[in-house]
Amino acid sequence: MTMERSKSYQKWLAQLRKGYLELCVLQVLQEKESSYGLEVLQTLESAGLPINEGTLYPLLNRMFKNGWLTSEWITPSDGGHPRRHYQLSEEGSDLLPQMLTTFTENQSTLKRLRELK
Amino acid sequence: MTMERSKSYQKWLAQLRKGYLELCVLQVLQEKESSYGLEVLQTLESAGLPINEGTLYPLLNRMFKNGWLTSEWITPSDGGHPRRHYQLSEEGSDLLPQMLTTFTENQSTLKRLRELK
DNA sequence: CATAATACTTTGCAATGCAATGTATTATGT
DNA sequence: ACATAATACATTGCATTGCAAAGTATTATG
Repeated sequence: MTMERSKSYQKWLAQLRKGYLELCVLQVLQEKESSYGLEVLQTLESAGLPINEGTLYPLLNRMFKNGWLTSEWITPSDGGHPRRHYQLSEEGSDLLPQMLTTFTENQSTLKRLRELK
Repeated sequence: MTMERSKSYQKWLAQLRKGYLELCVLQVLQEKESSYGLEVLQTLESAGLPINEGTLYPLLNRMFKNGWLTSEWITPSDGGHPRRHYQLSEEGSDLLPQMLTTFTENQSTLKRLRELK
C-alpha cells in the first residue's frame, strides 16, 4: 500500500510546476523545431513529466499570445485530424537560454542555503 | 543602458518562485534550527534570493498552518522588538528531503529534454 | 452507421507572489 | 520628553496559473 502524502504537499507539487512547465515546453520545441499539443504532451510524459491536457493547451495558447511561439494549423498529408503546430519565435529562442540560466541560479541558491551553518 | 526584459518574462519569474520559496525557507530553518521573519529574509537575500515582506510573512504563516513549522513569540533578552520564531516540525523535517528529491527530479527531466533529438 | 480515437477548447476553482499599506513596539537624537 | 527612525509582522487586492471536468469537432474503425 502506497504512502499517501499530505494534502498540503500535493498542492505544493502543483505550485512548483508553475513557470517550470513553460521552460520545458520551450525546450521541447527547440529540439523538435515544430510540434503540436498531443505530441508535446507525449514527449513530456516520456521524459517523466506527465501533464494534464487542461494545463498544456492553455499554456501553449498563452505562450503564443506572449509572442514566444509561432503557430499554424497543419493537416497531415495522409489525411488525419488537423493539428495546431507551434515553433519557437525569435523571442522564444532568446528567452529559453535566459530561463535556463534563471533555473540554474535557483539551483545554486538552494545549494548555498544547504551550505550555510 | 540595461536590457529591459519583456513583461511576460517578468511574470514568469514570479511564477517560477512558487513552491521554490517554501523549499528554500524549509532549508533555512533546517540550518538555523530557529529563526524569525526578518532574519529569514536577510538570509535568503544573502544567498542571492531577495524576497518581498508581503511574500514571506504570509508564506511562513501558511507553512505553520500546514503543520510544517512550529512557532512561538520570543522577546530578545536584551529587550528589543518581540519576534515570531519558527522551527521545523516533524512533518516539515520529513517533507524537506522529499521536496529536494522532487526539485532534483525536475532538473533531471529538463536535462532529458535537452538530450532528446 | 454507431463507436472510438485523435485533437483541441473552455469553465470554475484554489493557491500564491507581489506591491502597497497598515499596525505595533523599541531605539535614537536633540 | 518627544518626534522620528528602525524593527517586525500583518493584511488587502490583484493577476497568474495548474488542474479536473466537461465540451466540441474531425477522422478512423468494425
